[in-house]
Amino acid sequence: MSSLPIPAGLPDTDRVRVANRLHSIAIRLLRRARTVDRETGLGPERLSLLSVLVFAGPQTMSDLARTEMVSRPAITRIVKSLEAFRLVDRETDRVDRRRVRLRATAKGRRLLERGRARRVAYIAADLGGLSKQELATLLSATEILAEREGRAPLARSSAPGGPAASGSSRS
Amino acid sequence: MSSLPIPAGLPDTDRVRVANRLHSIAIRLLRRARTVDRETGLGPERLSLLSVLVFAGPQTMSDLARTEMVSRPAITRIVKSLEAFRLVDRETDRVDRRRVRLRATAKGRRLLERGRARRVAYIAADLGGLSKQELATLLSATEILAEREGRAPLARSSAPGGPAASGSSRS
DNA sequence: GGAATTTAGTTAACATGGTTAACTGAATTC
DNA sequence: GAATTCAGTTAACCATGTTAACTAAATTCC
Repeated sequence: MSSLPIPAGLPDTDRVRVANRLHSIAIRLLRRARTVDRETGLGPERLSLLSVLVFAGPQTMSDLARTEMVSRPAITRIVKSLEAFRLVDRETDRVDRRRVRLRATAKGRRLLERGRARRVAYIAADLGGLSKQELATLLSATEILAEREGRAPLARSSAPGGPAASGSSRS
Repeated sequence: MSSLPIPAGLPDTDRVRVANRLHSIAIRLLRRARTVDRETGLGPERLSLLSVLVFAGPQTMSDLARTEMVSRPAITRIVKSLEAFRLVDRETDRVDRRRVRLRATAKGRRLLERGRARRVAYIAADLGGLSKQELATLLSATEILAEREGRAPLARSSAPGGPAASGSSRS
């Protein structure tokens, strides 16, 4: 009862089972976290971008787009709003003046930390009642997943075709 | 960013560490899945709602809002668009005519399955290269999390179990 | 050296999805 | 039977994502 059946056509392997559950778990996790995010005045996307700048250091727009896995226009807009709040600032690259280097400001760092603390505390509270052993399992799991993401730039190799703009039944 | 530091002010416990990582992992996982979702013509939210109707059975608007953890107007809109595609249909409750019972249509079920299969296959492909043992750890982890969600809807102190004895658990 | 092309970023137009506030209509309370 | 509560909808607004078209800087190439 706690998990959806494996979709038809897919083999019932551990990998598929894990994927199947990870997906729905992620959806709900973020919905819950969103509740708390609102207190910071920033959504998860902006916090995520800020977080990249804080922890991975200054980046260009395109870098951010790749890292965040969204289009460049999306990054342009998010950065713009972060700039308006003085959470991020930009600096044109001296060598290649097309490039823009983004950096978190001190204010940005502070806000990020507070916001993350709130969210993480919230999710952590949600994990209350788990046994030491269960927590250890979760810890290993997140290590595996995080480690994996860092390692593989996310194999586009696994993507079936191209960005399929299949004109499905849309009106 | 595969492993962000624990936010200042929070204790460095396993729980906090897990929460911290789960959060960023979830963000990226969904972004990746979104790429594939597009092939179905439906976004994750609509697929998620459809999935509730398919696996947990018919529900009212308010039930769905609780389950999906979003406002009722949001549900109204999503349902409306699903109806337009004939993926869902509605039926007014005979007893209480304010209530609307939503149900996935056969077409809705088919589309859901294909879409889920694609997404899950994609995420699964992403898990390639993990050892048997790593997979086993992930499997246990997702079991723990999924099981936990079914148990405590958190923050939503709504009466457990919907009207239908269906046990509103999904995911 | 200068035209053509590529690259980085922006702008514009559009679609989705989420929110709150205000409204409609049915069921309950008093 | 009036007042209240409850389920759902509509409206107005904001955030985010996309693609296509544009600007400007750097590179290619003749």
